[in-house]
Amino acid sequence: MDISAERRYAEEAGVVLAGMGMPLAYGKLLGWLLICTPAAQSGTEMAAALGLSKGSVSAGLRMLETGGLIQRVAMPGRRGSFYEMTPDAMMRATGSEKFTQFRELMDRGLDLVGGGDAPGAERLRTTRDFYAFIEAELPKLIQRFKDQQRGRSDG
Amino acid sequence: MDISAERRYAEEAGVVLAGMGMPLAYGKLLGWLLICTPAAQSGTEMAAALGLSKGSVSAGLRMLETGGLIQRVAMPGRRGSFYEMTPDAMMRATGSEKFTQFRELMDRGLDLVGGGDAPGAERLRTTRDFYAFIEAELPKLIQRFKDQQRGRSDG
DNA sequence: GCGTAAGTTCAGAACGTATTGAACATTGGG
DNA sequence: CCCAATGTTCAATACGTTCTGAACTTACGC
Repeated sequence: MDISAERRYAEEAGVVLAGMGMPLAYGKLLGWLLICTPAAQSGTEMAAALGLSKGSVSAGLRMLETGGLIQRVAMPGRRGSFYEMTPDAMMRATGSEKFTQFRELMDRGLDLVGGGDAPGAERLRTTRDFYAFIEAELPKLIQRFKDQQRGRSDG
Repeated sequence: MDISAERRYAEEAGVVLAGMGMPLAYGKLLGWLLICTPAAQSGTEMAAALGLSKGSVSAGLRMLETGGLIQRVAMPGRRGSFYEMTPDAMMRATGSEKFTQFRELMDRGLDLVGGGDAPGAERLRTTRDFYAFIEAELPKLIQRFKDQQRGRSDG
């Protein structure tokens, strides 16, 4: 085949990730690191595998590393830096900060209209309460998942 | 003052919403509908209040209505259409579809590498399990919030 | 420590998308 | 019914962002 199934998967992942606000090229990198063998690859390898410029790859890897989605990994005796997905990469992409941001926006709105008892403040109050609820519960949910995972691998 | 606090709030909300992928103008509309008095407004009123073109307002209101974030409301004896926020507007913006989309992407990846037991499939399996977990639990969480809300307003 | 492979930076090209504004359609009170 | 107010459509434009490619810097195996 001309284009490997792995490459096609990475491209597809790129589209999905791009739909969530990530630049297409960076999404491709992440998609590639989800399924590539070996799991750790250098920038040059990824540029070749995905047909991306060195510039894109450099910027993308830095961004993904900063965001904690990928990590450098030692490859003694080989030139350059190698990267692999962090185990909890995609768990960071829950967007929980968004909920906080929303809740804060609602709080500011309530300030503006004069508190939750002001006329017409139900809109803001309900919404604020909802986001505050999610903001508090989502971390617990994630913790529950982690606990149950640990339970499995322990057995 | 030159620009009302309400208008400034709407602009601010626009920026926040724009950060989540919504066009700025549409975010402003939604922000305005969060704090305006009266709660229901016509497109013309909003265009004037926010300094937006009729074109933007028309497109924005249609999009927000389609997405279920705002709804038309009857205003007998007055020209044009009036809109207000839906009570559960912002609860729809949890982005739960994203989790499904992710989970599906992981499933396709697992297909590709030959199932969860294939070498190097831990990346995909853990991630898939996580998103499947959230996908299942988030609706329950939202339901819990609704129940507890109903409990309050009943009392 | 040399030479080359690897990675970084950055200016500009290419691209897409939001927004406007003007022409057009619709609607409902008088 | 009429016409002014309201809303819609769409072409043009302005805008920001991504991506590339070439020049440059860094680093490491030999």
